[in-house]
Amino acid sequence: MRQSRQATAESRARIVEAASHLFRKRGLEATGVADIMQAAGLTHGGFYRHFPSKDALAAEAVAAAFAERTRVLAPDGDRADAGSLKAYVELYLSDGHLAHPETGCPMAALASEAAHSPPEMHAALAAGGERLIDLIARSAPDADGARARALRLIATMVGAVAIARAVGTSGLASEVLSAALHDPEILPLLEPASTQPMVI
Amino acid sequence: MRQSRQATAESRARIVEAASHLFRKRGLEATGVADIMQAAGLTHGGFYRHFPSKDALAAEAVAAAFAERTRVLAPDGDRADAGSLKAYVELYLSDGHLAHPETGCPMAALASEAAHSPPEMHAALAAGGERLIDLIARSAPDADGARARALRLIATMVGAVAIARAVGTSGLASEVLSAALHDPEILPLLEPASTQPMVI
DNA sequence: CATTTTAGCTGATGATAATAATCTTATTGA
DNA sequence: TCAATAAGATTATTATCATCAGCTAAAATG
Repeated sequence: MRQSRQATAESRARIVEAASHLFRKRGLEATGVADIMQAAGLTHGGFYRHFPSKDALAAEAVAAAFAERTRVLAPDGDRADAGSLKAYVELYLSDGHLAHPETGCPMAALASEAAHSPPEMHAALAAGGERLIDLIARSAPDADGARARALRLIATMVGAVAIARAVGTSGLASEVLSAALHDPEILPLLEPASTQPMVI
Repeated sequence: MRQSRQATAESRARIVEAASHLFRKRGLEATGVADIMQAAGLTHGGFYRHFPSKDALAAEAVAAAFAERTRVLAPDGDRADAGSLKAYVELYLSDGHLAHPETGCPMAALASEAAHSPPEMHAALAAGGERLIDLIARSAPDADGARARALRLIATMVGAVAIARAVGTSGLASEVLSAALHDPEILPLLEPASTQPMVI
């Protein structure tokens, strides 16, 4: 039966949120339209009233995931401050992040699988990544090379988390997170904000 | 019809090699048993004479991929020398590696998808990663922290390549490779071997 | 050489998937 | 109020896939 405009919008938002969690948790191919619809409290048949295809939803779900996470990194504006960046990095390189991909970084959860996705997915990841880089780079007091440092920070963190998840619960998983935390460009970010101005 | 012992071994090796290339090129789930058998010049039915399951083959294919690559990093022994490490890093962070995952690093190609694979795949990736870390760490003159530096090198390179492939052919792809090449722990590895002793 | 074994082929089997068609009924817009 | 619309359910449709079963003929074994 038909729903009101508001109820329809709420359904759509529920689908995007369910997809955003399930894709990160189980992967893009392993998650079916029916899984997502069930998680959203609907049946699979109604899906195509909201989205033209699974791929279109996937791109939107990734965009939503990035939006959710940049809200944490820069709660009120267009740059991260020292404290929020420190918290972001510590959370990123934590066991909690390893264990909960469904609310974690979409790049770490989907990067290698998304290499085989259609252009809309590449665009969503590029846009989300760009926004992240920009937020981090703008938080650095010295603009010189700040963007390259932000790119390295993200590459190292994404790689560390992806590797840690890929090797399962071996000692290697925590070791790679710990090694990343001791990176000479990351370590200074973790000092108390009052002691040291931000370097990245 | 039945084949000789040698022909059977050759078939098996062809299957592993085809799988090793196809999994890295198209992903684990996107590659079917029939695709692999066809690439090996066989039909899909004979697959289970060689392997108990697709997952078992996948683990073996990943192990073979690591073996092939460590042969390049340390052609004759159990450690990389300065020259081979430099070549390895430059090749790793190159457009050629981006464009040819089928012969590239299995960790970069498969990490995030392998997070949802069975334990045998985790074990194969852990063993291959461990061997890589060891080879790189042993090449450092100062053992102190060499292992952690090797872990960071791998995390940064894996992350950079995975991100670059995930965002497609945007400017971001080459930018993240270039940023990784300028990492303060990576840059020294790329100087001429005679000028500077190895630092990682 | 006779017998057993088995590699690989052809062709099920059963599961799961994405997408589409149809139907019902409530909401919209006039 | 009434006709047009569309959200969501149910039920196809069409593919694809991993795995298995049976067949054939060649190799292994004795």
